[in-house]
Amino acid sequence: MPELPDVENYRQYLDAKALKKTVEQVEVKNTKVLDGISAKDLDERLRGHQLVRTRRHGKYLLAALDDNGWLTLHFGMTGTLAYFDDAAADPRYDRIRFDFENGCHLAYVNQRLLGRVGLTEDADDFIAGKDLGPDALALAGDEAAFRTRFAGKRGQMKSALMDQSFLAGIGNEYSDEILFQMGLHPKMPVDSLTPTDIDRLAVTVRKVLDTAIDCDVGWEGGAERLPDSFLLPRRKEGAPCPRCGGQIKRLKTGGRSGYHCPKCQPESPK
DNA sequence: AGCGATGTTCGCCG
DNA sequence: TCGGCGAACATCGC
Repeated sequence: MPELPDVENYRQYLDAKALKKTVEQVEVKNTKVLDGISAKDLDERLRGHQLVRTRRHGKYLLAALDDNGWLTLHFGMTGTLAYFDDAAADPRYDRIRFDFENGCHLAYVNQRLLGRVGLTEDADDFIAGKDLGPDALALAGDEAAFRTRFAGKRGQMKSALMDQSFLAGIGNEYSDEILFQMGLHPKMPVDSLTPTDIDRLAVTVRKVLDTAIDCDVGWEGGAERLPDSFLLPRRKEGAPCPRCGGQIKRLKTGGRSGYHCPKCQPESPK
């Protein structure tokens, strides 16, 4: 699930559950998720310290340590956070468990091992190093900023929305949702949009991301809480379009399967 | 049993 | 240099 709205939910969760609690130890259960640090170093760096605040940029979650430095978390295609008190409740696919002195635990859950956890001294440097564009939520709703950002951009709309170096946080699912809400075909050339279209896009990105975050999409049953007008729960070939009832189609864009309604998102501008 | 899957990175091609 | 595409990564669910 982890695109921007999911990661934002995890950030809020970490804030509510795991902030300002002293780490007793860190147990790395699978070293594949470690990004440029050993299990031993991660444990030694966190032991006796607290996470004091969080940041999110795109799909990256960062948690500041009380003595400088940041824990960096990325979830890949699968993953979540789980805070629990009973050690026996350790969830399946827990790859790193942070044990706190209060007897509670925070699990970094990552089923398919494509996520990464690391440490960095400077959050801004880390973000710059990942070549991430502006955070999509931070930019959302800002029409002037969207116009500036999209000026001169070429290629297909879906590719542009998913380009993390262009705009950070939107992935395959939410690019589909945004384009559906816009009534735009995924392969529509970016430079065919009018300035008014870009304004609408800014507003649509705001609406889609805010709505998803408010619905707690990152958690169990999140998709079902979305409004009926959303495509997301119906991202399947042949599923009924929420707007016209027609059949949803699958279309490969940039090597990934996207879903759209051919009737509501026509190939040529209306 | 094979295929596809919410992400990132890399190589190839035009 | 940019943009498009496909593979690889690892594992699981359908």
